[in-house]
Amino acid sequence: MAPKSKPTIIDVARVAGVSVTTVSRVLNGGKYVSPDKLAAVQEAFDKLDYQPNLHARSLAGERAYLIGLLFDDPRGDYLSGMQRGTLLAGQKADYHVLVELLGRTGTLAQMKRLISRVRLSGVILTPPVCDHTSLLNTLVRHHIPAVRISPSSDFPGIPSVKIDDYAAATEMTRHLITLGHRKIGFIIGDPEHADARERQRAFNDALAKAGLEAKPEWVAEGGYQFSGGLTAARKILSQPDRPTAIFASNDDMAAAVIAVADEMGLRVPADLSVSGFDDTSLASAVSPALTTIRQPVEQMAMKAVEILLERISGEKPETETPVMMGTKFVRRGSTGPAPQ
Amino acid sequence: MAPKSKPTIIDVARVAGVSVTTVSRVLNGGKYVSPDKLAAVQEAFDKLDYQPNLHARSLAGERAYLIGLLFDDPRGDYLSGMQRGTLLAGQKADYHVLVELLGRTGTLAQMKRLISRVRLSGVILTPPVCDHTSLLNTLVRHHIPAVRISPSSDFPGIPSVKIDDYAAATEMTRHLITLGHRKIGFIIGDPEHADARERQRAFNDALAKAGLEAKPEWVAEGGYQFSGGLTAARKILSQPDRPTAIFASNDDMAAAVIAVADEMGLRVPADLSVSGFDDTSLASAVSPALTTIRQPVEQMAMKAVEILLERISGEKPETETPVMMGTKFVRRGSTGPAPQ
DNA sequence: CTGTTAGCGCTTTCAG
DNA sequence: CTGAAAGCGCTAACAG
Repeated sequence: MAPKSKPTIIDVARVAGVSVTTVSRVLNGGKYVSPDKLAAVQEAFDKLDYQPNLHARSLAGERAYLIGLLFDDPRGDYLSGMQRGTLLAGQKADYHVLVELLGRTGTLAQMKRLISRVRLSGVILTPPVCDHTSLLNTLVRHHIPAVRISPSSDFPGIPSVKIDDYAAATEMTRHLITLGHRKIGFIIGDPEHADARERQRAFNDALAKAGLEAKPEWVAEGGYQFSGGLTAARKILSQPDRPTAIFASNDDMAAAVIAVADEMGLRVPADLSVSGFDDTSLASAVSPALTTIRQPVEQMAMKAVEILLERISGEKPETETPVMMGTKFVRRGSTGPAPQ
Repeated sequence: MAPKSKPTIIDVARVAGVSVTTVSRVLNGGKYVSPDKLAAVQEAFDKLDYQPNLHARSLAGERAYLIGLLFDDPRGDYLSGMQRGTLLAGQKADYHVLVELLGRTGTLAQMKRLISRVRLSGVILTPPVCDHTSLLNTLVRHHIPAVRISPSSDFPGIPSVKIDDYAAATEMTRHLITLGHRKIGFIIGDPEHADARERQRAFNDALAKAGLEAKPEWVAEGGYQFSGGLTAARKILSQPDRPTAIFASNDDMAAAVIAVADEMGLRVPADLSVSGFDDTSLASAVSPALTTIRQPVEQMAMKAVEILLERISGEKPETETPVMMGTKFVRRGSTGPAPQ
């Protein structure tokens, strides 16, 4: 039961009765290898329980079988969902995942260090680092394949995966209107992010289309945070003429709206309907549970990895247009008919 | 601005006017190197913006400057807190972190594969994989340093970091008793986990010490999940003689208690006090916010990495007893005086 | 299709 | 204290 020293490609070659080159070929797709040798090699793999050494491969070749997952701060369901997706998809393709925290400052230097220390096959960029322009440029300059998830800006040459924020927010706004609400408030996320702006634009457009007014007093900014949502909700709900529904740009802020309603003695949804966005675990943990938009975060990340692997292997023409993933409207208890 | 090919140790040696061996020595601690050469090498490092290649180091040496973070499922604040801690501490020591998902089945095989593919300097084990005995044995057999976070079982030879669940749960129970509650319910987490059992033991002991009865009808199991908490809360609160306070073993289940109270028309904390454990972000997002126990998850992970690095470098005598981290009682709105 | 042979960039004996 | 040289395990030309 001693950890007999790991078999190397040489052992496999010997056992299979072929050269290391052939073994290497099998390892890398089995092209240009005769069926019988291929079988012999695979048999040797099994027999020896062989696993190629990642570092040796990286050092010798140009690929590293390592994908980098870059975060600014992997907090919250949204980001950990991305990680799960990346891990799952990476695992399926036999890639390992290196997670790296890129601080708010010195990001570029950190990236450069990372690049020269580790040979990454490619990287997945989560928000907000996916919008760090000089970082993106560095990646391009070093020919490191990358895919961006939910980017705010355009960046030619690097594919991305996102959802249709406009359509989703339109659907939510319509839902509220359909319930009879005429006075609807809105809490913006972080206006730095394109998604936040898109959601608001959809909100405004849907209101206009229904002939409703979007009162500025009913709109506030919450920065996508619970605490910001608290402030925003208080501001909106302390108006003499307050809305009967509030659409918060994410679940955290929607939860904050509920908290404020609670402290003001407003019943949700009887007196005030509240809706969120994302469908994080918080959405169903709050009472009442939030009507929200489910974002397929995990699948987005999986898709991103898929695209990344295509880029790495050099297949497929470059997809310049972002891949759009579908969202799902989720109706729960926090929204109801407008009060009389 | 072209990505000039990265400088290697040879370049550094040439620029510094020394041999690669000397450069390597500097890289590895600078022992047995004269001050002037050391300075020259360091100057060359800066000048060339040199970064040692991880794969080459791993291949040549036995260390990999890579620590493995093993998860069963990195969901939730608790686990992502561990990741943040690991990343932060790893970063500080110039280590990179490879995150690996070890499925519920085939765990051991996955671990073995990982070990033979990647040369990990050491691994951090999060619950529940930290209790996978054969996995631990494999690690030991391969001489891979490891540290366990919040393990349930004992395992000689592998250090661990945990909190004092008993003390924390005692404090919470006393808090409830001090508020005047005499009828207190309890929701157990996953009895497979030692922490869940410890929290319950503390609860029972504290009750007994105060001369209070722990009615079996007031105790239920929630598996540490929101959904389980829902069921448990309904069971407890549907008793004809129901408790005036419920201590849930974690925040998710406590949130579920609030949800159930809500649907039954019970006001929290006026009619029912609710307390949780962990102080995840959920604790402050529900209304009312949860009185809970703050677990220093991030710090625990940082401590774990610290210990791991000591093990890797072979310093320090082996610490067999688990390192205990302090918790903090956090009073919020979900608990209040017992109703008359 | 197949094998030979250089390295990839670093650590590590082993002699000075 | 210092350096020369032998690999670590694998890939990638380059010849057959």
